[in-house]
Amino acid sequence: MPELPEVEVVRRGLAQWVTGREIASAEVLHPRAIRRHVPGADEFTARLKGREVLSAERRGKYLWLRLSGAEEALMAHLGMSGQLLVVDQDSPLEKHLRVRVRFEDGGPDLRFVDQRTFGHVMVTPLVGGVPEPISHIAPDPFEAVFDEAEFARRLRARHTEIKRALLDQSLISGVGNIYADEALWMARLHWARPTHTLTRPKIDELLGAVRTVMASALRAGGTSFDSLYVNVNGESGYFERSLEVYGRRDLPCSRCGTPIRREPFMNRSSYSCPRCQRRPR
DNA sequence: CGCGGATCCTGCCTGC
DNA sequence: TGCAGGCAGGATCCGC
Repeated sequence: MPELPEVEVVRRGLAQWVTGREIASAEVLHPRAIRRHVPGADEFTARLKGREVLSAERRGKYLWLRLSGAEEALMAHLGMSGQLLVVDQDSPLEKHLRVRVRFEDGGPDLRFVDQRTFGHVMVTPLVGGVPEPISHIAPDPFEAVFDEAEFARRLRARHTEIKRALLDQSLISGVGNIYADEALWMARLHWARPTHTLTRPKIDELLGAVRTVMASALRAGGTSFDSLYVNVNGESGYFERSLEVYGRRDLPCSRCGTPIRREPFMNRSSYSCPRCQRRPR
């Protein structure tokens, strides 16, 4: 479940191992991996051949490699189980290898491996430095262009629950189920709290919690609990041990000792402390 | 038009 | 042991 910190770990790995290298060839091993690349697999591989990787960039959970020549990028979304691995070209092909990129220098491949196939990759134009398909995505809270007043205004204009809003990438990007639960616990907010009832100071507190939790996860190299999320070298992060509520049903809240509850939410789970995070009436 | 629910997909885990 | 069902969930699509 890669969210912003996990994707940032991957981006850093790609910046280190892939930038400055020229793509020799690309191979699509599963068509679903490029389903958002409308012109299809042959066009995808043709667009990549001979291009140099100029930089690795990210907004929210999306990352992309800027390419030489036309203003285009190889963009990736990891979905639930996607991995971008930098592995020796001679290493055995992974069971769930979807796209393989080889380089002119004969160095390690870039491989997109994705068990559950929710992730995807595509070649896309850059518009103002951002991939065209994600122009509707809001900046993430670590970007300089993230506007707190604008976020607060748009949040309060919504008629929905706070957790739904946090997961809405057009309002704030990079937050997924794990860090939404963690930030809400830190800010002592119940997930069902109506957005229009939040005060500006409370919104700022929540935003601070989102940043604190994500920055902490990034320092730990990301979160992993089923080994599906790994950095480009296949290594897992250590943030799981720092989680306060996510996945901790019936375990004591570290603030008050009350057992953490799990509730169904949007066809998945929401974890919270029944005492610290009172359900709105 | 805004909101909320269904859907996609595979492997692991649990319970019968 | 084997099998069925639950669970994980980001983004997109669709209906109200």
